[in-house]
Amino acid sequence: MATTDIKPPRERLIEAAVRLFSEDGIRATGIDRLLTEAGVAKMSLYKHFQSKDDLIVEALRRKDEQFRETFRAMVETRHDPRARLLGVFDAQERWFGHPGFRGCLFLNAAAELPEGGCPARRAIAEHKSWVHGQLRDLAREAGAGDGLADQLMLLFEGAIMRAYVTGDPTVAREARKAAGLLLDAESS
Amino acid sequence: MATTDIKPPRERLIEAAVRLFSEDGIRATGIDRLLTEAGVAKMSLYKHFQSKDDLIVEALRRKDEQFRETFRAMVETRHDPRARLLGVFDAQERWFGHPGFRGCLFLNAAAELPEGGCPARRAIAEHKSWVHGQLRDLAREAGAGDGLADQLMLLFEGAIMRAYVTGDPTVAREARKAAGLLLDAESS
DNA sequence: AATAGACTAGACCGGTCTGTCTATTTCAGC
DNA sequence: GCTGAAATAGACAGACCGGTCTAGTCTATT
Repeated sequence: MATTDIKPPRERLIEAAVRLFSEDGIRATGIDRLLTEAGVAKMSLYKHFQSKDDLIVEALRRKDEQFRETFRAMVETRHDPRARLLGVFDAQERWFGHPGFRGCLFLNAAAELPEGGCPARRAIAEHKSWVHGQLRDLAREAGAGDGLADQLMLLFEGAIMRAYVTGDPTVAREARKAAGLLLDAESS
Repeated sequence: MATTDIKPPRERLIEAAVRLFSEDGIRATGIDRLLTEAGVAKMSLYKHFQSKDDLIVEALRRKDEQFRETFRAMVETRHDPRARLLGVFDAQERWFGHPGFRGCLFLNAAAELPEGGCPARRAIAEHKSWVHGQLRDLAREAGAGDGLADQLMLLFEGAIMRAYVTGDPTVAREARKAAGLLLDAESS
């Protein structure tokens, strides 16, 4: 808001893409809708991005950055290893409770994008791989092996899909409980 | 193959829908492709179904029936309560290992269909509710409470998404291990 | 043989999709 | 103020979407 309170077109496009892809889905969001919401001309889109697929990849990357920030913020507010680990599921419950919650953008993208080694799939894999790596670090801090991280990842993804399909945010609490039990079983 | 080796158009449509929706996704499968694969005229489709959405619902129901059959078959081949419970994840590993595995049709459908109380969403919810009910029964047989069923459901759904995104069928083995630990924790 | 109904083949409709094109406007730096 | 790059508005193309309609074939029953 210093000199310009309006962001450049490329930025507006990415932000609109993240929002609309999350709210309505990727395939369901047409180019025209995207342009209207971003307040950008069509030619500007195709100047900054090769294609819609290119914008999809960029939107996934942006969402990934945002996710990593909030994840790190959650970890930093806790210091006990166990609390850090279980805090993941506390954060999930808050996430699931948000009014606009429609599941995980990356898992949804995996479901609606075509098969094959397209860049979008790589972005999805990279995001999930990062999450998995974080859980591995948290598990090690808590004195557990990498097997626990795999199991936590299952609970993490499972909670997302359960919350989305049932609309019940409290599934995260059951995931948290299970995570605690699995941690106890590992470290005993 | 008794009198007629060719099935009626409605049946061919449903079978083609189940196959194509599973292989390529629902939105990605156009009407024309569906008709070609089923070997059915367009008018026949709209005689037997009100719309594509109607066919989607019917395809989900059919897939649900098939799933229930294979699930029941898995349960019946095992008699020890613990083996029955863990057998779910053995079945998953076989499922994930199939060449054409592309995740769960119902979870994928939830991701790519629009929000709102459309019949397709009800079919998805009913399917997942049935699975959850089965896990509850198996958990009770094994002497555990309903909380375990919730946790097993998380592992079940999580394994599907992990197997789909990573392409690694062995995630089911980790899910099985976690299920065993959670069962032990409950019944102790 | 006549008839009724199920099915097929394919043209056709309006709408929407991604992506291209031209022409105009805005605006910062000299 | 002038210039040139960047962004705008919006028409347009070509493909595909779901869905409708007409015309004709095939089969089974009467």
